Amino acid sequence: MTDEEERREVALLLRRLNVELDAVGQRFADLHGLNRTDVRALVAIMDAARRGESLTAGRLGEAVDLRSASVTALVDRLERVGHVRRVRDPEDRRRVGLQMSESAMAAGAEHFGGLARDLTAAMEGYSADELAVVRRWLEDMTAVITRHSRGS
Amino acid sequence: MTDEEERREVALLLRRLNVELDAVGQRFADLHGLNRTDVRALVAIMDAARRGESLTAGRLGEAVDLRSASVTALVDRLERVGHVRRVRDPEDRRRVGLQMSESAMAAGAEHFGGLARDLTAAMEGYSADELAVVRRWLEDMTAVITRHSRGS
DNA sequence: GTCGATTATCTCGATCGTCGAGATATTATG
DNA sequence: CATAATATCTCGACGATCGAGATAATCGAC
Repeated sequence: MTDEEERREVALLLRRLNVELDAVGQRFADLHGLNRTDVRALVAIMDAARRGESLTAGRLGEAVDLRSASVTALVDRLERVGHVRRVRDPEDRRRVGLQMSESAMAAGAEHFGGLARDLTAAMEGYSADELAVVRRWLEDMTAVITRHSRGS
Repeated sequence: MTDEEERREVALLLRRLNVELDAVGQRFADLHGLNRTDVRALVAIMDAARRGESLTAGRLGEAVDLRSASVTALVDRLERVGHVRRVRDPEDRRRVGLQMSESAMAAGAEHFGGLARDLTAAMEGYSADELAVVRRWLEDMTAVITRHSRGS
């Protein structure tokens, strides 16, 4: 196999990985009776919580790229099944903070945290040098992809 | 940084890459007035065409996980804007083959092929050994992820 | 302080994608 | 042949998203 062919195969492997990674989110959605937007929203809220922040409705809309009307409906759905709570911000009472319920947080940690744990475990066989190569490669690929995902 | 932290960071980089890769598809959708399902369908049809096959409506439904009613609507949309053509199979006249138009094929090649080209180009600086590490890592990660995307 | 502009969220009505149930047409089977 | 199985389509319903506009709270200029 030529070097060029090898590079193309690696690119294909990356694409296949991407498909499977999306399927992980889809599976979580199926298991919990949610749609993909709801899952993306929960992940965004969970990420913010891990950073010690509490997303407002508006910031959530930016994170998942939805208009305010859709965010209201989205939060209604998540609140109805008990995954999040609306908490009016006492500093600025126009704002609505979003807090994940314990159960939703636990379910998310179980599902996505479990994946993260297995991924890092699968990397234990790699030397520091090898991981450095992988990291550099990921950064390079992400840079290229980001250029394509925004302007050309 | 400990080895464990480094592994976690690499996992986070992979997740970030995944987000950007999804955004590439979203951008193609925006540019061409399509939704994400339509893009996934076009990609599936394009992949099949590259393998010399012609997807039927049913197989397309399996590829993008839609019921037959939705596939009919999907193909209606794509046909209406001239991206695909329905071609009744003369062997089995119940079946409907899907052929991509030249313009749609060109647009897809331009967008996704351009990304693939840039990705492989960005790998030119990597030695065969380094690429082998990356490839092994991708295969390992994909195996873990696939286990999570199907049964746990 | 007061009033208009700005900001954050929500309500309402409309549109579009998806689906289940069932219809239609074609092919396989006994 | 008659019947079952297969591939797609039609129809009606539902749900996610959106634009326009309403409501409520904060900010800024005076």
